Amino acid sequence: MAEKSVPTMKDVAREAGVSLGTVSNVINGVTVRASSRKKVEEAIERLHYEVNSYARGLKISKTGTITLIIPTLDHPFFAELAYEIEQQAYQHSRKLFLCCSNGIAEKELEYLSLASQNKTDGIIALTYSDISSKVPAHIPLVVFDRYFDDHSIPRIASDNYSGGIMAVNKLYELGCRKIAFVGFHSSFPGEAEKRFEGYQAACRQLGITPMVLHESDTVPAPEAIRKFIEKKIDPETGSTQFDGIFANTDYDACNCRDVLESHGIRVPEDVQLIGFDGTKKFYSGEYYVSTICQPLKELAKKCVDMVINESEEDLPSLTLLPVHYACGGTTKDS
Amino acid sequence: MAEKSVPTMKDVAREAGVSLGTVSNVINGVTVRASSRKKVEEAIERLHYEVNSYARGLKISKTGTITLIIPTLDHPFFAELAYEIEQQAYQHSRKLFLCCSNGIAEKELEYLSLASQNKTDGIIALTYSDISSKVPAHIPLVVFDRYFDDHSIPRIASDNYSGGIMAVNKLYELGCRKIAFVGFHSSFPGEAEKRFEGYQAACRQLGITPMVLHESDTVPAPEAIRKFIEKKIDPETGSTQFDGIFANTDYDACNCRDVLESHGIRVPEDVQLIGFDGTKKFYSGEYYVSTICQPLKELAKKCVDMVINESEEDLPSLTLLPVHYACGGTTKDS
DNA sequence: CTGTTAGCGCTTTCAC
DNA sequence: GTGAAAGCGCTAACAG
Repeated sequence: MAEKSVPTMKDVAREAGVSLGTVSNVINGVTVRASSRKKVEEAIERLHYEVNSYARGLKISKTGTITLIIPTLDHPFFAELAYEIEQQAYQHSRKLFLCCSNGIAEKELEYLSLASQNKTDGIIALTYSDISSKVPAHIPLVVFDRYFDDHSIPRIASDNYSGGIMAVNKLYELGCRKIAFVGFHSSFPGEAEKRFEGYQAACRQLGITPMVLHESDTVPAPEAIRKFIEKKIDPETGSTQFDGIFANTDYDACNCRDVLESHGIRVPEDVQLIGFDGTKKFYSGEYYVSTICQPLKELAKKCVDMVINESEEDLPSLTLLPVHYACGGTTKDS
Repeated sequence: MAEKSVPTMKDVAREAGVSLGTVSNVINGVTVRASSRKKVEEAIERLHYEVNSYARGLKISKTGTITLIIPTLDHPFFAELAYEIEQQAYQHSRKLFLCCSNGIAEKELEYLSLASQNKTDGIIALTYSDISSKVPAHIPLVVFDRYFDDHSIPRIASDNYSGGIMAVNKLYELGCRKIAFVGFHSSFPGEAEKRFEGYQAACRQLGITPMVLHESDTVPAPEAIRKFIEKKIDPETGSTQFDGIFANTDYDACNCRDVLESHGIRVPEDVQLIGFDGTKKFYSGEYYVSTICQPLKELAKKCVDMVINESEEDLPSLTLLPVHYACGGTTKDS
């Protein structure tokens, strides 16, 4: 056998002694006489033929790809979400283009343009800018956790509002009466803001006076948290003005714990702490802190299902998935 | 403007009043009269034209994609490596197909077949089985950290052997005289085995008697580590037979620390501990443990550079990148 | 420098 | 059921 380049359908047809169209039919599961099917299948086997999805994609203008635009994989939440989305895409026989934008608007746009050139079948976006107007109308888009001006774009998120309420109620249930909120907000509006709203609503209902750190995410979180907490420590007694903290993310919660412990304040004995996300330690699988868990797998599944939308239904403009509480040692239910 | 589908090069040519070939030329940077270039560029702008990379890919049989086959993103080392590889791919104007195989051989093969159908320009593989014979000869393959039977396949890894030596020497330098090794080996041979060899070599040179846990990775690591360590604790005095541990991974090191601390043995006061990988806590960016760091970014860069191999050189069959030590609080140099 | 043209490998009518 | 043929959007050769 001479130096053969990769075989095409034509080679298979010749080898099997049938026509091009017949080969195509067996590959695409169209009814074909059993004897022809057999001949073709054998020829495919012999030649190690594989369809060229670029040729097919050009012809049918479907590529079997999904594009995920995500800031980074450097945070376990993003990494796990990306992982779950890949697994879902695989389940649906789609290949996944991974695009890490670092949250930079220009990169987001460039990735978008690439996705469009590559005729991707759908885009799942976690972006920091409103890309909705930049996405070609014919390509399905699903966004995670963000608001866009164009409210017709399907949005998927955790039920952050309920999560905020849940956290406060849990702290209350565990004996906290002075519950602070610690968090940061992005300039670009996202669903996560609802956590703070949930906190406020729960405080109102429980008759708790809010005590809040809620600055822009452009300030360095660890320092801001340190200052906030230190201001609330009585220099005489060393006791704090709060006995519970609901932190907007596990990241913030971890920072809170570090600051508290560095001042000899015990968690959870003196102050109980609940974060948000459900981030786990890589080596033990334990939660870093007590937390409101986002349903990562379900979120991923929804993203993929909706961007594929095999049922061709009209998609809801907002899909909120339920969260749940998990103890991670920073509350007294441990 | 009526309901137009996405514009093609032909539309641009018509709009600009030039021929198809000319449009192609301006897009591909071939010299073109300035006036024509201008007309074409304007037409492109007006029509929002974007090249169809599937058509181009079919024509030139290059897709501008790289495929990464990796077990999971559920471990920070893999997640970060994937991230860095994506960033490198982007730098080189390549799109990245992400494939998470979960370390399952059949999935690895299926992804390989998909990659081949998709005419990907190169494959970077972190696999648990020897896929080398299954990769079409014409598509470049680079493997990370694994041996394959086919030794002509370029392999990239950290200099694990030196890392092992480095760890032992560091522990020695910090006062340890009885240094244990804790690790697990896969049935499929990888570069990481060299860490153990480095440990042995260093012990030999320093006159240290090896004390080793080195079982198959099919046993549950936390339990095996617990048993190993407990057997080495004097039930009377509570002291250990070792004063230093070199763990094969940060994961193992974290488990060691948990076991030690649960027995009231202090790290690093009583026992010093060095892991391997350079894994960091997501919220503070600190190392989990003192560790030998793999140069993730450089590894990623090498993988991408080599799989693209723009210089068309013959590739070295093994590329080892230097590691370095970093203190992470489990050694006395903190 | 520019226009014309022949495919890249595949799917899909359309006659047979 | 099957074969022939057109053409998806693009590039690259070729003539002019």
